[in-house]
Amino acid sequence: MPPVKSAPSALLKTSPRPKRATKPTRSEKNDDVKRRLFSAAAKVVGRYGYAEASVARITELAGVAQGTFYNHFGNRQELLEQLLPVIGQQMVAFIQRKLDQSASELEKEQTRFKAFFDFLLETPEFLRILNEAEVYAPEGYQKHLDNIATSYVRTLKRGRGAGGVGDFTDEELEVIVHILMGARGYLSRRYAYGEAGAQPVPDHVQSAYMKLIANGLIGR
Amino acid sequence: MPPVKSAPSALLKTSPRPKRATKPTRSEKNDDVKRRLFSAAAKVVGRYGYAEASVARITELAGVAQGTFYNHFGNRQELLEQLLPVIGQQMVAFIQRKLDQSASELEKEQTRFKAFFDFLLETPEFLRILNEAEVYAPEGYQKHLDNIATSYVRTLKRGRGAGGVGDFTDEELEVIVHILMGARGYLSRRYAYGEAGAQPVPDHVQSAYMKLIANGLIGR
Amino acid sequence: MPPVKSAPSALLKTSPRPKRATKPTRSEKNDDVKRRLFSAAAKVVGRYGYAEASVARITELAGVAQGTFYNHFGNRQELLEQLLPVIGQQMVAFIQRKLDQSASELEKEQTRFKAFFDFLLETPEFLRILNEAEVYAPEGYQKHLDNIATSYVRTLKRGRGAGGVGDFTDEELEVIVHILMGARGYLSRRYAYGEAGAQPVPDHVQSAYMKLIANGLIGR
Amino acid sequence: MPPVKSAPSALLKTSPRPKRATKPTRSEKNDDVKRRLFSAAAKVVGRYGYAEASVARITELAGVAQGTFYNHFGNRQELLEQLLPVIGQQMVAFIQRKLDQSASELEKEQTRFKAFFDFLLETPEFLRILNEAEVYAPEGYQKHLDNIATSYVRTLKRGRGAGGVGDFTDEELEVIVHILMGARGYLSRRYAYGEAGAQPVPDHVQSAYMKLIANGLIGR
DNA sequence: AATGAATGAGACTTCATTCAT
DNA sequence: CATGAATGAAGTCTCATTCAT
Repeated sequence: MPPVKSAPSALLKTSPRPKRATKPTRSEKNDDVKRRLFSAAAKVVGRYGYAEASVARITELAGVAQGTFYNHFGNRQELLEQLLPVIGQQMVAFIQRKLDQSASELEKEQTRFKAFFDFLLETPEFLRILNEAEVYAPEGYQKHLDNIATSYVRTLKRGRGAGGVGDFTDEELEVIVHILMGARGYLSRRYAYGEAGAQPVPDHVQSAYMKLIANGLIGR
Repeated sequence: MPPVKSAPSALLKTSPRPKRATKPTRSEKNDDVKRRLFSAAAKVVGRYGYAEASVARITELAGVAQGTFYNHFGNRQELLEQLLPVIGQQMVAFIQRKLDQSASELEKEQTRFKAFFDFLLETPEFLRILNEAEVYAPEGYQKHLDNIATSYVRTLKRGRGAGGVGDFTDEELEVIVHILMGARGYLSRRYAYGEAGAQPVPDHVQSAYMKLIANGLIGR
Repeated sequence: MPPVKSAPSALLKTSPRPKRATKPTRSEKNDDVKRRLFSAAAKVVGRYGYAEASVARITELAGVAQGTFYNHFGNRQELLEQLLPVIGQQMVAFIQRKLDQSASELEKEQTRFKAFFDFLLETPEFLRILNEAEVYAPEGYQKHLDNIATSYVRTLKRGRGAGGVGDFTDEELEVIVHILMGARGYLSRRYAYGEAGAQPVPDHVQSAYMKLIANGLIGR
Repeated sequence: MPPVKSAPSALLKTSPRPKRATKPTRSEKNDDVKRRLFSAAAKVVGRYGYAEASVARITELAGVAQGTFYNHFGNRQELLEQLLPVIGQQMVAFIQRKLDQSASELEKEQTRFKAFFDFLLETPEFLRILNEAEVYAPEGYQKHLDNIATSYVRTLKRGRGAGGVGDFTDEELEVIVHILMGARGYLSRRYAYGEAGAQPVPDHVQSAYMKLIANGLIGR
């Protein structure tokens, strides 16, 4: 029972086979297999859902024997739990890159919202991984939620002030963040599912969201 | 494989055995078994989740043999799909009863929000049924969403105007409704789960929600 | 998960299909399957050992599907643990029947010894079941040991006195009983294993045993 | 697949690294690894039983890679088969050392019996290795039995005569030896297993044994 | 000789569904 | 209609052994 602990970062990306003359060292090959397994799992879950993500299916797509799976992950669940947190961090990084720090708070929020759906298009498997994780990978789901909420709350706190984020207590901001995350999740379920994975969401989704953010829903 | 389709309405309520001298007719007896199965399924799913809601468990709680299940439902999934729509309608009715039609739009929205969480407390199994349905009973989930969204949108449309719901197109209102439903869902997952079922949510959840509805998040 | 508890007695005997006109009732059929499974397990263990007694093999020999096994036994181990105690009781009964109560203590002990090996010939699977149970079915082994030791000790106590069982304390008699059981076990391993199961043991095995019982090994 | 046969003698003893200046020759180093594997296997089997003695566990305790195992032993079974014969010989030597050649036959037998249980205390892994070997290492078990029986029979033959071993044919003596070995085995199973390995057996075990040896069980 | 990742057969168990009674 | 034993597909995981490095 080899524990096989290693940083779960930088997984997924289908290892761009290094272009050099030397053969891959043993440890490189090893990491490569682990990456392939992770990537295969993401694809399978993205396409068929967690329930159908059997070890047999994952290893087949990764091109290794079933037993090999257990050289890299303690059990099936262990891998499934990592899926969302790891890809979720990639999403955060993706959104971060899109952000113009000199923009207004409102513009920044708009960018974040839009970038979320752009990431969905770039990483089609994310949609299903995100939406099923609560049930099939509850620990990973919680971890992901914490990851996102923490940094989102921090961001909003920094934005408080004139022309920025309104008058909310810290506790209330945490609630708001959950509302905003919930909004993204529900909207993605309603508008982003297409034939074969994700599709762009209509413009009025964004305009509605921004109106709510800027003015609320019901006037005084 | 008899399809066994019948109106899924008025199920669940554990039939208050009518006190009268005549013995129940055959069809009434049948309905009773069907109701018991439905009710048992709701309880099992509410307590253990869809994944653990085996036919064996449901029939055991209902006090009938496994085979009996298939005299009333075509298969396991068929029952599971009905769970959310049926109980969801009960939720709608519950909220409707709480509504004071003479109140302002803002007050009415507050009542709706609060009533949602009150219903969770009254019907503890709903929390889990709602939150897992997307994955385990996607058709029922969709149906429920449509049910809710349709009437919610209608309500908001009626509320449009001075001092009421703001300037949103019809399409945008549909988006808003999904945001608001998403908010309830996420907030219930984050704040309503307690030891054994649902628990009251803290006050700042409601205050944050109402601030967002009334003023938006980020000032102009 | 049906517990399926029922008296484990009267198992094994390959149900002598009842000769009568009426069809077997449902419960009779049920018991029949359980008996067939038990009997098949005994045969498989007797021939190939516990390690090779897979559920697949047992159910195949019993002529039922693998899943059927779990309608009658909670799991594989549960059945394996019952094998030795049940057949062990049959052995006790067998030996009892051979005993002439009017004989002398020494003659009775000789009869018991001989009958043990006769039972081995009649029930060839017993040899292996007995000899592997300590490792593969430790609970059943313990139960069997207790069964045998208890009644054996009782018997010897009754035999104490002039011309009968010698001067041993109760504790010492328990030790003696374990020695005698150990002797049977070891001798069966050494002398009773044949090509295909059990074979008769040579005469000098019995004569040596009886000399030891009657006179001890080493003179004063 | 190199067969790797070599004298299994003098294994186990955790090589007291000789203190000398020269570094160990290659073959000495090899032997060291082999000894470490053997010793590790004995410990693992002694503590967890043969069934849990996976190659992974053995090599881990020995501090070598799994593959290394197969440079020293053809396969897992091959090592397991050697365990009992090798340690069994150590037991014989241990008992031999305790024996006072000038004592009476009866005293010598008492010493042998006692020394067996003393060895169990000194070498705690032996208990389990001995008692499970029949099932998991049948060839080694047979070899051990032959080793012991041969020398035991020889000893008893020498002791025949006035005041010594009684009137038994050679064949019968072999039977007696199996009875005596069986007694030790059963008694060790019943009385020597303690919390963590072997424990001393009560006095009445020895007294009962000696009474049987000296006088038999049932009077004429 | 040492390494240790890869292999793949095979074991146990669950459970939705069927169907004879 | 009710019953509940039987079915059998499918899934997870273990581990002795191999072999390229």
